[in-house]
Amino acid sequence: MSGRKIDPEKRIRQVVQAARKLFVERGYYSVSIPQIVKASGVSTGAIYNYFTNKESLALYIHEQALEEFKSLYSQALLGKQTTHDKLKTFAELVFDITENDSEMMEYMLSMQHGEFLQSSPPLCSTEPFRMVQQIIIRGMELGEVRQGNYFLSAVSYTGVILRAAELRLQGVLASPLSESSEELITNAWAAIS
Amino acid sequence: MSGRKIDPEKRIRQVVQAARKLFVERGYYSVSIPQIVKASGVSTGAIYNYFTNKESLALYIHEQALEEFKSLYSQALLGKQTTHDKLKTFAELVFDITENDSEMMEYMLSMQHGEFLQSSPPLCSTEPFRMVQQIIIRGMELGEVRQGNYFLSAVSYTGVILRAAELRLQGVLASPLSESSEELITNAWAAIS
DNA sequence: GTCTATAGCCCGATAGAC
DNA sequence: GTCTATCGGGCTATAGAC
Repeated sequence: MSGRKIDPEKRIRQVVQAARKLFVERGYYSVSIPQIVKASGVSTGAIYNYFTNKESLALYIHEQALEEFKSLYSQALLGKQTTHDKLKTFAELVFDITENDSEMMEYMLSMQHGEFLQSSPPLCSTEPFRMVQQIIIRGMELGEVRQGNYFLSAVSYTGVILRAAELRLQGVLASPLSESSEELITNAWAAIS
Repeated sequence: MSGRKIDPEKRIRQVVQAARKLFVERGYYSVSIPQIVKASGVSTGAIYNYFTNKESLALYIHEQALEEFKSLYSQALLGKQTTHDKLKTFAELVFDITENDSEMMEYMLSMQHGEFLQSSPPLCSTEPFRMVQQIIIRGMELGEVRQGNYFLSAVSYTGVILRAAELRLQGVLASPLSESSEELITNAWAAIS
């Protein structure tokens, strides 16, 4: 339909990809617009045409990453019945993203501890965490999860999984998470069952 | 001994305290030297006399925090015999610092995921983690900890504890960790025993 | 040793041609 | 819509008086 000279959506994706990579690597404040211009191949003027300023670009990236995770998790949950399997699905998704889209996982983890974007809605990052909470509440009702404070159980399960992902991204864990997946999931489940 | 006009050590402490607080609150890159000057009451010239540049100041804070944690943990470990008690001591120290010196704990957690200080020795933050690893290795030998990959067991135990501290600092966990301490320690221990 | 003042640089954001 | 050139501002680090 539109003239095929240049595709705005494609260029927005270029900017977002380049910016997210740079933000993850060096941190929000140490990344300059000129660097994003160079890395994305999109000019300053165009960037400021798409986004009102640097912060709004970061906010866009933030929301997009969150939405993508939610969508992937919802998809992966289809057909899973037991509490154990639903939580295992969470763990495996986290491990899969960590190995195959590490940039995205690093971004998810950076978002969690609020280093940048102080003006963004506080703790967006907890939305996946909320999903896990709901699963655990239901699991307690069903007697599949040990009785207790559901919040603390969610903290415990996700703590095991997310810390493994974190250490893997930092290079402390040398081998792929797929090799450790089974044992980590066993540990996380043992913490709450 | 020295003339008591001004005490350099005291002023260094002022700078370090003010800078650490600002770094934690706003992030390394968004804190300027003039802001540290204002917050600490120490002039630019004096700061650059004590530290060669902004990065070396951050490095000093980094090392000092690590040393303090190690020292506190070693102290608290005295007299603890079982693996369970040694790990519980770790957890309680983390919870105690989180509640009573939250700035310090926030700093410890920021250090962990390498947001700033890219030129610092990679993952200094893992030294407390190494101590936990050693305890777990010994615990497996003694049969107090379930057999398995000691590294993954350390990840699992500390994951539960540190994620709880993180969420508490973010305000997601509303009540003091002392109230949840027992249940969290139970969960963390269940993950590996 | 410590201060103030400022040099020199690079940033985010914009103006104006196309 | 998109570009390049540039402005005003704030930064790190230093120079030079005391």
